[in-house]
Amino acid sequence: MTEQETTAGPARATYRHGDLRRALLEAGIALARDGGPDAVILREATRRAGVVPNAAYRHFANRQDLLDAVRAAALAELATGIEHEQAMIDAASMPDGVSRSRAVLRAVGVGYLHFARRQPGLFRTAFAPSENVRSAGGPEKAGASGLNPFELLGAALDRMVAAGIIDAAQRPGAEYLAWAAVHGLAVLVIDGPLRDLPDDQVDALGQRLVAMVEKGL
Amino acid sequence: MTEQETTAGPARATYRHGDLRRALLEAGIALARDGGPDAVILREATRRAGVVPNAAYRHFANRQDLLDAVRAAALAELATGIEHEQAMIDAASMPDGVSRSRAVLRAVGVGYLHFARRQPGLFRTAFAPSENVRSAGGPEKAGASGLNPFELLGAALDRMVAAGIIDAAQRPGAEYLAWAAVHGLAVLVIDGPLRDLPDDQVDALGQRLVAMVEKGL
DNA sequence: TGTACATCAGTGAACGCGCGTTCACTGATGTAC
DNA sequence: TGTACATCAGTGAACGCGCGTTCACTGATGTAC
Repeated sequence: MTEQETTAGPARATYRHGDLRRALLEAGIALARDGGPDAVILREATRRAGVVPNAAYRHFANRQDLLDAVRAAALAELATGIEHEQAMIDAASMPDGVSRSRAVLRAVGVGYLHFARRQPGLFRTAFAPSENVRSAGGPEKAGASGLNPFELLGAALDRMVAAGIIDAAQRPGAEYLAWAAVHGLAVLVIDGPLRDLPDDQVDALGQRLVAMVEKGL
Repeated sequence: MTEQETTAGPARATYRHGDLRRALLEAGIALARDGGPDAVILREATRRAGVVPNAAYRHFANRQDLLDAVRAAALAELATGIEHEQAMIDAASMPDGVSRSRAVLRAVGVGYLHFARRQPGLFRTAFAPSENVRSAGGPEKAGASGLNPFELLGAALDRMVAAGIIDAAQRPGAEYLAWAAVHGLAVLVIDGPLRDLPDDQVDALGQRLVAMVEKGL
C-alpha cells in the first residue's frame, strides 16, 4: 500500500523485503508454463521483474536454483489439480468403501492427465531431469493437503488395499506401476505421437488406461 | 582402399561420394548416445568428422535436419533391441499359441526397457519432441524385420488377439495403453525418481508392469 | 527524538562462450567431345 | 586416348545472438546509541 501501488506503472523503483525473489519465481513459472524447462531463462526472468540480470543472484545461487524452485511450484500445481479432481467426487452417491476408493484412485490418474494436457509446459518442467531429484519431499511441492503428487497416489493405493480391492501383497511398489502407466500416457499425449488426438479421445484413452491399471494390479 | 586407408590418421583430406553425410550422422549418433538430443551439436559433429562447420550444410538442411536423422537411427536401434529380445524366445519350449504370444508381447516391453536403460541418451533422443512427429513410418526407423518399434508392438498385440488372450473388442488403441505403461516406466527409470534403482529391481518392476498390462488389457 | 553507521538489495559494465548460419571462394573429380 | 570444361563438396572468414556469470559499486533502509 505505498503511494504508487494503486496506479499502473512501476509500483516501486526497487524491491525490498523479498519481493524480488517472489517476482523472479513467478516470472520463471510463467516462462515454464509457456515453454517448458528450457524456457526458464534467468535473464528473461529479471527482465520481466524489471531488474538488472545479476540482481537474481541475491536470491538464487544460479539458474539451476531458480529452475528447481519453478519445478517445485509446478509439482505443487499438479498436486492441487489432483486434489481438485478428487474433490469433485460425489461423496453422497458413494458411501465409503469399494466404489469410493476406486473413484479416489481414478481421480489421481485423471487429474494427472488433465494437468499434463492443460499445462504441458509446467508438466514438462515438473519432470525435467535434474540433479536434485533426491529431494523428493518438501512442502513446496505439495498441494493444499500437504501431499505431493506421488504421496497422493500412494494414499489412494492404500485406500484400495484397505477396501480389499488390491491384494496387500501387491501393494509394495504399486505406485511405480500406476505412475508409470499414467505418466507414459501423459508424455505420449503432450510430446509424442498422440499430441494431435482430440481432447475427448484423450479422455477416453485415459479412462481405459486407469481401468487397465486397476484391473492389472 | 586408397593408399592411406590402412594406416591411422586422416584417410583422405576430403570426403566425396556421400561419406561426409555418413560421418556426420555417425558423429551425431555418438553425441546423442552420450548426452541425449541437446548434445547433438552441429559444429561438434563437423569437428569430429574433421571438417569445417558449414560443410554440414551440403548434407543437412540445418541442425534440426541432422537431429531428425539421428532420431530415426535411434528408433531403428530400439527396434533392433526389441527384435533381439524376441529372438531369444525359446521356440521349442513354446509351441505356437497362448504362451508364445505372451512371450512375444513381453519381449517388446522388456526389450524396450532394456534399451532405455542401456542407451538412455539414444532413448531420449528417439522420443525428443520434434516438429516432424507426423512422419511416423519410414524404413530408416525400422529394425531388421522392417518394422519400427510401434509396429512391433502392434504385431505382438495382433498375435495376442489371434491367440484369444485379448478380446478383439479391446484391440483398437491397445498399443497406446501398452506403450504408455512401458514408456512411462522407462522415463521414470532413466530421468525420474527411479534412476538410482539397481538393475535387478528395475527388471523386477518391468516384469510386474508387463504382467499388469497383459492382465489389464 | 535525532544522528552515525552498518547492512545488503539492486546497479552498471563487462567477460567469454559457443552456437547456428551465411557468403563468396577453390580446387579435385567426373564427363563430353 | 587426350583435353576442356562443368560440377559441386568442402574451405575460409565472418555475423549476430543471447546466454550465464563475475566484479566493484551505490544508495536506500533499518539499527544502535
